[in-house]
Amino acid sequence: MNDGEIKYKNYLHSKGQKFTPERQIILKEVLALAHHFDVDELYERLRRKGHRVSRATIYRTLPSLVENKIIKEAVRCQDNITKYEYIFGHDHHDHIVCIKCGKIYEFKNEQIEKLQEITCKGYKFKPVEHRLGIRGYCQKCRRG
Amino acid sequence: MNDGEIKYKNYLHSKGQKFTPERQIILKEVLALAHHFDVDELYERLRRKGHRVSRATIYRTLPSLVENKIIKEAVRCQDNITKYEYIFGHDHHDHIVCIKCGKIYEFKNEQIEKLQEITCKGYKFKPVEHRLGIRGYCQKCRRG
DNA sequence: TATCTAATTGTAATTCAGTCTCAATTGCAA
DNA sequence: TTGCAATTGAGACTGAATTACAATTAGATA
Repeated sequence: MNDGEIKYKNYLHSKGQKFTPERQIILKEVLALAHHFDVDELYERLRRKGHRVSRATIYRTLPSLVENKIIKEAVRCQDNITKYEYIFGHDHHDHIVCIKCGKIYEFKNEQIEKLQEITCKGYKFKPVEHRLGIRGYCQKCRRG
Repeated sequence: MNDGEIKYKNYLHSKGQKFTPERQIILKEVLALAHHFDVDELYERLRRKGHRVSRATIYRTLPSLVENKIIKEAVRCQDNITKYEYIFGHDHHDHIVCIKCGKIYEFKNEQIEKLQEITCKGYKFKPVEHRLGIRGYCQKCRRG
């Protein structure tokens, strides 16, 4: 078992819940995904690999992975699908999202991060996390 | 007609669209709302005032008000309803939210805004709106 | 002012992500 | 090994949001 699996198993145990094969399969795949994903993508990937985990189980498992901070809900995208994003062991980054086609750019700007810290200091506020999402039109869609 | 209505009418005109009574009614109500709202709240308010605008029309109008920067989609809330927030005539601001006591500081940092614009330019992306929320502990709560 | 036409509207049907029910199954503690 | 609460899959259900379509209308033009 890798770090993520141990973390999740302990988390489930602490809540009197079980580390089932289905949950392990889902977690494994989520940890293998480098980027954003939604329930359907995850379902199809598992299916292609021969794992028969139902959509219902995926829908039930992802929120608990969110609570365990292994993934988080990503920015709202164009269609109203909930997208998730791997965070366990990954660096923080912000998002630029196209309203029209749903394309997502990830970026990180150290100056912005720094300015946020300075702002927080001004309020004597201790930041834990932040989320910055810019929405608009990508190069292709701004023409349409 | 007030500023908002003129702005919207011009916007519609520029796209070859019409400033219909329904759109005017919706806009008027939106401008009268000081805070967050969703489609159903808006529909009920209009209904109580005797306006018979269909939900479909509201669903069709709000996105164009978003594009015209009169409102914006608010943060995703718990239930998956799309919430909107009045912005026209209000200054844009970002949020610092205390995880513990819920206190909200509003702030705006021109340098951060500028850096976002530069970042978008780098991606040839046309920003429509952005959302920055910092979560953590306020001065009082960080001690606790 | 009357005419014309593309845009718009309301209704109702449809879509579809997400949730829920329930019977069957299973992890795991004792 | 047993007992049972937690879990699963299948499929029914929910409800926000979208769409088709026929009727209506805003607004440009003459």
